[in-house]
Amino acid sequence: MNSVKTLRVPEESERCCAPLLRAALDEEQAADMAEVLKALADPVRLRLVSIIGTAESGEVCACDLPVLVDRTQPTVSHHLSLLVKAGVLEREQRGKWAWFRLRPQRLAAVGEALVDTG
Amino acid sequence: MNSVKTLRVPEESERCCAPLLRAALDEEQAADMAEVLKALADPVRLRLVSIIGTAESGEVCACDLPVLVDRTQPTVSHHLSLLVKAGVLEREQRGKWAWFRLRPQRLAAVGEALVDTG
DNA sequence: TCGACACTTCGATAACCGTCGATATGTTAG
DNA sequence: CTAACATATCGACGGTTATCGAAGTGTCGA
Repeated sequence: MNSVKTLRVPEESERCCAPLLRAALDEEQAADMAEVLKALADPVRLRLVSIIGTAESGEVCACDLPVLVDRTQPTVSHHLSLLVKAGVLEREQRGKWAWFRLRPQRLAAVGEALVDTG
Repeated sequence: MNSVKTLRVPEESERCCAPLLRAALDEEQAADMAEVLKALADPVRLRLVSIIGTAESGEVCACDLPVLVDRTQPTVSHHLSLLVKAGVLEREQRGKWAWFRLRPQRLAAVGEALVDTG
């Protein structure tokens, strides 16, 4: 029988964060998790995530954000790109505007890694 | 009737983190949450939390930690004091040794703030 | 009282980060 | 093509942080 092994490729959301309280994290696991937490550990970025994640339509135009978080456009752009790089947001270019939406898997993954007590 | 209003004092674990995805965080909520996340967003501190939080006995002597995370004793002491200050660990002095244990409410609070999607 | 030990605090250093103004890139309308 | 606009990138500045060795503090046993 030609059984083909179905390789389960872990999704990004699964790869990012081993549970904190099941076994002592090794250096690599700790570094991976710290990377995502660092992306979230800033008040402006938290507000951006919160604004985008609670938007009625599920997405927000970058053009609206500087006034909402009271920072200049380059600063907001910088924070958004960090959040995209960390997998927390995704970016879509539409015409001259950039739209951002939440990638909820990432938040869920890191949240559960913190809560999961075996 | 002399009705006395029972004031519900929020516990520390409740105060720390408003849910990210129920309504847009204001500046103060974002700052509070960022403070706890900053305390966790470092690989050495994550390993310390993980080591202490998974210890059989529920507590770990500071004396054992420098070798476990491969940092000098002053550096470990610094990280531990940040974690205590953030409410993630608690410290108890016993004789000349300092013992640390997890305060699980804090991790739970921040984890749930990330996961809670209303 | 003294010495050994556990830990904290201090001071210094190098790296990193948030922020901004200026500039570059890219898109659309005319 | 050009002007206008949205966004990204650059370069700089000031503040923060992780790290270490050295020195200080507190505790215990002899």
